[in-house]
Amino acid sequence: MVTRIAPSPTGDPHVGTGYVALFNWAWAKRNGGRFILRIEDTDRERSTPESEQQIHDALAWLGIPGDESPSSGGDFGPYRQSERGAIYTRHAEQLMAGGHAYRCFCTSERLQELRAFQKAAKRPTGYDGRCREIDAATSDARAATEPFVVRLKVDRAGETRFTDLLRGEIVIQNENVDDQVLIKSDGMPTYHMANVVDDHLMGVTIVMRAEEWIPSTPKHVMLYAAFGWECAVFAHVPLLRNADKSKISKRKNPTSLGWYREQGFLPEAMLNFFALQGWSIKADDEEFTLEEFVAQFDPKDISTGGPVFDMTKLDWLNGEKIRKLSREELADRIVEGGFAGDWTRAELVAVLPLFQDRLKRLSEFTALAAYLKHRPEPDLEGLANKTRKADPDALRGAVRKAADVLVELQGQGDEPREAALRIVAEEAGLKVGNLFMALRVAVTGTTASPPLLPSVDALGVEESVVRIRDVAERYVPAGG
RNA sequence: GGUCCCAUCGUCUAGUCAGGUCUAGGACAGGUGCCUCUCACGCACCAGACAGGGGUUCGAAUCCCCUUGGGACUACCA
Repeated sequence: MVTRIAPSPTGDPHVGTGYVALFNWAWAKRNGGRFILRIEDTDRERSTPESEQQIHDALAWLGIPGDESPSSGGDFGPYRQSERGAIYTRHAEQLMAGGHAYRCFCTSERLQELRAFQKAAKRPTGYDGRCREIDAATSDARAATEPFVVRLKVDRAGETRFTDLLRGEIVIQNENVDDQVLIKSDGMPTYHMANVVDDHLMGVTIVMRAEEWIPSTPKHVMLYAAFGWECAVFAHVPLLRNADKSKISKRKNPTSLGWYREQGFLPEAMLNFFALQGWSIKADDEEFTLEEFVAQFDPKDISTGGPVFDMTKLDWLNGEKIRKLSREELADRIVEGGFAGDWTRAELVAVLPLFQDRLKRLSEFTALAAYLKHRPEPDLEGLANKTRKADPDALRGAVRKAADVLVELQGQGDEPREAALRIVAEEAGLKVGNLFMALRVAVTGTTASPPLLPSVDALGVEESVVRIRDVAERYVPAGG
């Protein structure tokens, strides 16, 4: 079993690439096969080395790198299409010799006009075959002086059929298949040509790619046939969608894998989420590991409807994955991901129990824990709203008393201290919640925070008491 | 316009291939409650879908047809 992912290095690594790569990687692993990363950089205008590097990095980050790739090598290289020019040229010549392809000398201006005319006449667009019948001698002679492309000579009669692993047989009438350009005028192959040649030469047995390729698959099938090669198996996976069901796009969704990494999504959450787009595990728990996925995955079980990329669910999964980590592991992820700010690993390990249940993204940590590093401006208005029913003077007094209690009972456990604080509240005629709320706002700055006493301990009693006494002075009841 | 693909809760999906066990199951999000010093976590409960219409059949979410809706492709980009 040989699978592959073949992205073109033209911009940020795309979530769709990660999605399709996962399925290919998993299927190869499950079958003890090879997973190839091939760089389709035949578009010289748009391809960049930076983008290629980012693709490598993204797959490595996800934990699904190519077994064979430009960087790791392999027996079927080069794995960068721009370095395989001679191979494509040779194969194009073979096609021409066999009458399956021909040189086309039409200018792009003529092609443009042709398309415009066809559109205006509400006719299907496509090459009109003008250069089809140029004889070999003339073609060779013109090729010496004129720019040309090489086109596939599609047999207009008949139909082409192929089996899609997820949908069954797909039939397309050949009259609807265009004489696709195989070799561009710069000598580079188009996707269709390079793809088929490379997949065959690299021994790819299953082509698992996005659904958008279904319409051009007949061309690929024809190419396999023209070369006399056995056709790979095709499995077209659904396209990830925006909320409006259109193909996922930068404008309507973050599509860069790098963005998710920078947001503090864990690779295992991304993978788990990708797996859930079109595939489902035979279990009630939708949270699972890569290993569990590989053990059960089969491309024919992928559903055909286009899944809407729903970040809400990704957030939930990420929280689940974060909670599964040990404190030490979480600290490592935060540090390695660049989310630590001015926190050291040791400090992180110490305070993480306060935040682990509250994180959905690693990037949230520094903001959530900021009160431990810097004295926050207390949310006095929020506090006033939460303590509307409390007597202001009693509350102020109780807060001061609480500060004293915390000093006195310094070093003791949560239970005795909480008991003591409850007594303070009761003696002041206050609801326990009101006192704690005031202390919470004082210590953490906000009305929603990790538990009070552990926060006091993480902060230090001395600083906590300063903050508490400050709020006691500044407390103003709602409406006052 | 043409070709092709798709269609179950708001979202991801199970069930469809081998029609009955489906008064359609799970998850996320939402609502309510419990837990509780707040938030979060956790737990419990509630609400929520077979796009429509014809067939076939004793019986259809499942098979067939039509309609409708959505999507992709229609480049010397992939």
